[in-house]
Parts: sequence; C-alpha cells; structure tokens
Amino acid sequence: MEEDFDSNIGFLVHDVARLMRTMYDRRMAPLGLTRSQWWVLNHLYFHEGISQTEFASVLDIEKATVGRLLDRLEAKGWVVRKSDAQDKRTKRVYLTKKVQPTLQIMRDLAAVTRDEAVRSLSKTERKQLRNMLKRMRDDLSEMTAAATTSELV
Amino acid sequence: MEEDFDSNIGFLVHDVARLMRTMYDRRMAPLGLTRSQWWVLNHLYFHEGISQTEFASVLDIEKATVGRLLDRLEAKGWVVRKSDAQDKRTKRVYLTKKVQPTLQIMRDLAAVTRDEAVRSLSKTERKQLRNMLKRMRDDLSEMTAAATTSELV
DNA sequence: AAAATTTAGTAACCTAGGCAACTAATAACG
DNA sequence: CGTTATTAGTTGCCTAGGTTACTAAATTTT
Repeated sequence: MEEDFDSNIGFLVHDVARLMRTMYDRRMAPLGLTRSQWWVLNHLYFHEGISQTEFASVLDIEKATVGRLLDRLEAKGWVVRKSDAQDKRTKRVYLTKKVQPTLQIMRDLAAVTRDEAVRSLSKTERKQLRNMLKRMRDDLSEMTAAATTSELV
Repeated sequence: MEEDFDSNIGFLVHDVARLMRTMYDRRMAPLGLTRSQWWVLNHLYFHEGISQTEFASVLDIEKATVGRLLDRLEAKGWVVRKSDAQDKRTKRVYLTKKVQPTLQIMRDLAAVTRDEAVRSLSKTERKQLRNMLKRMRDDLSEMTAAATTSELV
C-alpha cells in the first residue's frame, strides 16, 4: 500500500499539477505572463478593488506571496495599487487598461492546456474528478486553517 | 464553462497539491525534511546508485533541480555523491546510514497527510481518482517531453 | 587520429510559495 | 483619553522549480 508510490495520490496530484503548470507556463511565456500571474489577473477581473489581504484569502495563499506577485505585475504596468481613503493601511488593487485585451487570449490558452490534460477522461469522469478534487480542497483548506492555531500530529 | 473557475480542474489540482504540500511540510519540518527531500530519499531507497540524470528522469524534474536538492541533502549528511569509475562525468547517489531510521517515520507522517486529504472519498472513489490522475500524468508527461522539440500552439 | 557533437552536471537568473519578524495604522479597552 | 491589541502590508530568509548558458568528459564522424 504505502509501497506503491506510483499510485500515491499525494504525489500523483503533485505531478499532475506540476506538469500542467509546465505546459501553461511554456505557452504563456511568449506573452510575458506566468500561470500564477494570469490567475491573479483573472480574479482581479471579477473582484476589482479588492484589498491585498482579501485577495490572499480568496487565492488561499500568504499575504507576502500576494504582495510579491503584485509587485511584479505592477512593475509590468498591468496592475495598480491605490491606498484606501478610509483605512490608510489597506491598498486596493485595480487592473490597468493595458492588460484587458490580453486576458481573453490567456483564457483561451489556459483552456487548451486544461483540455489536453483531461483529454483521456470521459465527460462523466471529468465531473467526478472535479467533485472529488473540490471536496479534497475544501477539507484541506479547513485543516490548514485550523492547524495554524493548534497541534499537527 | 471557462467562467466557472471554482470548478477549473487545472486550478483544483493546483490547489489540492499546494494544500497537501503545506500539510506535509508543516508536519515534516520538525524532522528537518521537506516533502520534496523526503520524496528524493524515498526514491533513492529503491534505486541506490542511480545517476543524477537518471534520477531527474525518474522524478520527472530538471537536472538542475535534482542537483540542488542533492546539494541540500548532502549538506545535511543524508546522501553522498560518488563519481562513476567508468564515466568521470556522472555522479552516483547513495543514502547514508544516518538517514535510514528516519525514513519510516517520514512514510508514516506522509500516510497520515494523504489519508486526511482523501478522508471524504470512498474506497471506490479513491481508486477512480488514482486511475484518472495516472492517465492525466502519463498524457501530460508525454506532451511535455514531446513539446521540447516542437511547437506548442 | 582530429574535429564535431552529444552528454552529465553545475551555475546564474527567474517565479512561486511558506514562515517569521517588522512597521504603521486602526480598533478595543480600561 | 491613553494604552494595548489587532490588522495590512512589506521585507528577509528559506525551499522548490524552470530555463539558459557553461565546462568537462565521452562519442561519433569524417
């Protein structure tokens, strides 16, 4: 059981994620965007004016990581940070005009890669896979949040 | 379809992998090992004397990444590199005595995390998940290998 | 045999992610 | 009101991963 590493779900998930990331990133590199950057821009498209902390929570990554992603995006002129008028601590994030036309291309390229990854799965299987991964993600998300304030083993 | 980002398989896989990695790493940190390092040691357990290039191929990561992982493991005294007698270019990798007893603990901790991740899945679902992920991995693995020498879009 | 090509490993530079420590600003409380 | 605690963001330090360019050694070609 533990010895069957080729079937270890943890590493299977890890491998699939890594391989998909590699394909995404290779495709997007000519456009000057990485997969993570695209993901950030995409969320921003639907939540413009979000604060960095809210953003970190939505993306479920650390504030520091969000900050640095935004640093790179801002340096490229795809994003701007504006201080909140009420709360001088918080910065709200906005897309620039420059990046808008690029987003659709990104989405299309992402779809191509995604379709490639699941091309051997039937419609039913894809649905099952999505369902299972969502449950795993939600469980894990709870656990990582809970574990911050308590014991791990 | 493309708009339903919460169900985007690519990002679901990415999220699950990241969350599992976080749980793994938090548990293993007190033992001084990361998940990647453990994975390397584990492979080494079954393929001692492997060359770095073969290792990169087995793990399906870049040679440079393997080299750096081994740098850290060697610095900690868990691994040694010995030059091949026949081919002076290649270095073969071996586990040290020091690390052997730790491996079982690692495996146990990994199993705990893995079980947590799939705790809401039935036996049947786990089997299906493994099967689907393997097919995805194999397809993607082929693609990334093929794409190195040809066009991407 | 000499020259050209391939191969093994490394180094440098990049993004991404985590954790911990910090500053500045706001909120809570006595 | 003033002190204390919390919150938002940044910075520094770590691992992991990729790409490219390089060196040294081995192979292949001519």
